[in-house]
Amino acid sequence: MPELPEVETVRRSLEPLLVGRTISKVWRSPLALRREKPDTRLLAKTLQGARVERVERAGKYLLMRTTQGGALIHLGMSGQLTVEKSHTEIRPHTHVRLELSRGAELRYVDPRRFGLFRPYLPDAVPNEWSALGLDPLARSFTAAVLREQLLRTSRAIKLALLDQELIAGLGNIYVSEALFLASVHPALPAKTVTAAQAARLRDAIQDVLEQGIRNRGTSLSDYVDATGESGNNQDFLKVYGRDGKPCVTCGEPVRMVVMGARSTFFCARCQKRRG
DNA sequence: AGACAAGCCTGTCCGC
DNA sequence: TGCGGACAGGCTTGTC
Repeated sequence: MPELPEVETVRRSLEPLLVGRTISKVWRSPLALRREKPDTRLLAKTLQGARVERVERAGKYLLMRTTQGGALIHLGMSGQLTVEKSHTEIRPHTHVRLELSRGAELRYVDPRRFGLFRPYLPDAVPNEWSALGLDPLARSFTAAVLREQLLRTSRAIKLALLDQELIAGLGNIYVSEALFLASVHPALPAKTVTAAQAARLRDAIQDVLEQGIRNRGTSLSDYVDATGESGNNQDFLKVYGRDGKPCVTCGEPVRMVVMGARSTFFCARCQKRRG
């Protein structure tokens, strides 16, 4: 379940393996990702013979910039982007292979195909990239700006925080963690958030994301970085997946409710609708 | 066997 | 009636 910390960990581990390298060969499976048919010609045009210049991240998206354009990449929920030796076994559900020099290749594997690997031409910035909301790690992500965004919607705050057009990068795991850390009830209507709650939430969001990055991501099922390594952050989660177990603060059993068809974990004693 | 997990898109419905 | 926002449903496969 790659969220911002996992995607950032992939970016950091990918960058030294890719930047400056030239892509000699491009292969794409015939299977569609996120309802998009593969465009092998465009992929070859933007990647084959190109040199990788940068790997950027915004929210949960990666942008691999090359001398001929590049690719917009999203890991969906089961996507893996790894650099491996060319002679190693090709795993099932491999959708993209980019041959690099020195017998290595970049592979994109995604069993559930919720992800995205879309080539783009130079100067054609993908729509998804520009539609993203606030960057929660930026200096400009202040309590006031966060509150301003939240006041615009009547949805429960948990659902609002998952909206990538409001804040880019939070997913189901880190949202539960941030709300717990900020002592805010997930069902609180976003438009009623107080200045004090917004201030706690701002800090909590940054704390959980930065901790996630320090621990190299949360590996609950299949998440790995570009070298195939799992993360450690699953050992530090305070509420997510701890249904029925005692709250680390007060001992009350952690509760699970379904919001927006997704499980939400919280402590009914520590997380209040008021204040 | 069937429910479930997840992110994001799309189609539909609701209220102003 | 029109509009935007909210929300349910669909996609997908491995795992329990």
